[in-house]
Amino acid sequence: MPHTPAAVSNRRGSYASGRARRDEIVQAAIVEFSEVGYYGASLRQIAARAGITHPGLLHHFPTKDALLAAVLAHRDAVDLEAMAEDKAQGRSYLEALVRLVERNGKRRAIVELYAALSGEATSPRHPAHAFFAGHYELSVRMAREAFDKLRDDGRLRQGVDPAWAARAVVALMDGLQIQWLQSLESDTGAPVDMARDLRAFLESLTLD
Amino acid sequence: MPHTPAAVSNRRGSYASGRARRDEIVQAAIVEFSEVGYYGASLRQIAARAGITHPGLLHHFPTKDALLAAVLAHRDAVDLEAMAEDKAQGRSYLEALVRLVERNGKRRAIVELYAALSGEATSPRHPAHAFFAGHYELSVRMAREAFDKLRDDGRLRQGVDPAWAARAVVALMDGLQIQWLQSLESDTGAPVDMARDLRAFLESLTLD
DNA sequence: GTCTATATACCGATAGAC
DNA sequence: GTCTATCGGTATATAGAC
Repeated sequence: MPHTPAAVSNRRGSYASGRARRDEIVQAAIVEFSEVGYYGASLRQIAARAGITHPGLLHHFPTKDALLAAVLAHRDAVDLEAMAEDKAQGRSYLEALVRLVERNGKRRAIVELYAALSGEATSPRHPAHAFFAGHYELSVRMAREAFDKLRDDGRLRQGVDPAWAARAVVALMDGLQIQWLQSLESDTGAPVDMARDLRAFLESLTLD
Repeated sequence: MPHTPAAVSNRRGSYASGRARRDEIVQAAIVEFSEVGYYGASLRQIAARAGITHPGLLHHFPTKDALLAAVLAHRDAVDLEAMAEDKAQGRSYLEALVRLVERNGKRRAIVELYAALSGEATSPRHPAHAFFAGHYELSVRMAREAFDKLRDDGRLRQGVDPAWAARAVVALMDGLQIQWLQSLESDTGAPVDMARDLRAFLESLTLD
């Protein structure tokens, strides 16, 4: 049996397998991008977090752009899988949204990643611009369909426009993330409870 | 009468006065920071936008940090002046907020500046972190006082918590800015109307 | 798969002439 | 007040040894 890459040793004790090493790098990149954004991050710092040198990193991801794309794809996969699980268990899209926000309340780096990148990426020249354009388009459309269904079921409060509610719920989630992150740094009172505030908004729109 | 700096000529035709030149640099910095954030911006690029070299810029603002501070102070001054004007004319804080959002709908660079910097600045090491911490603290407190007054006047819908409404209105403004900026790049339908969506939220909370 | 060494470019900031 | 020239540092990316 020929030796595999995973069996080769180096000063870290042993090589991680290709897949595991890529995951380590992606995790390190999430932390770094979340703290200083895409432009502020350096491949050397990310590589150091992952325990390798920056040419070592570039063996797995040929450019900084490619690494960012891998980070975003990874996050999409994780969240979409969880949402699909919720859907399989019969939960509505809006219920799944609240659960997503609850989970995010325990994963600061992920929230910081989205806050830092979504702000940077409003500029069309940012390498994540297309990703976030698609992300918002999808999020608002899914929320819109959920509110349409609520209205058809007669459970939407009178006078509430589903299209408005969809934009508002997505906007509220984004804005609450920023306030939550700020509240973690501040020493004034309890941190913002994103899921509770989101739930309060949804309840203010529905009849039950 | 001794000559003033404003009277000296250079290849641009004439020197701007100290004050005017500082304003030109601040305007250039707003554009650059808004497009690539603080970390992504370079003093050379900002200086080029303002029509000078980067050591010329550093004569007016000794460090990149100092330039950022000047940009934020300038924005604060402009917005607070407009809010004070509204207050002097008898408008409520929430009405002034809607008018602020209406004005922002015609000043894309300003909105992009806040979106890019507020995302970056959630990290405590960012040079604008303290500014945004204070900004959010103040915004939420002012909104809270406005909703408290509405409740005392019996004009707040039953069951609406003023503290929640304050966090939500600030969050909604932030989130709508990101969606508005994204909608300007997209070719699908009309752009998001931030002021209209904000007004709809406020109306959903009040009785009149 | 990871390393050292290096190429090339840009960064923020300073020195000193005009 | 603005310039040219430059310093020391870091960036992304590549070459080539192991």
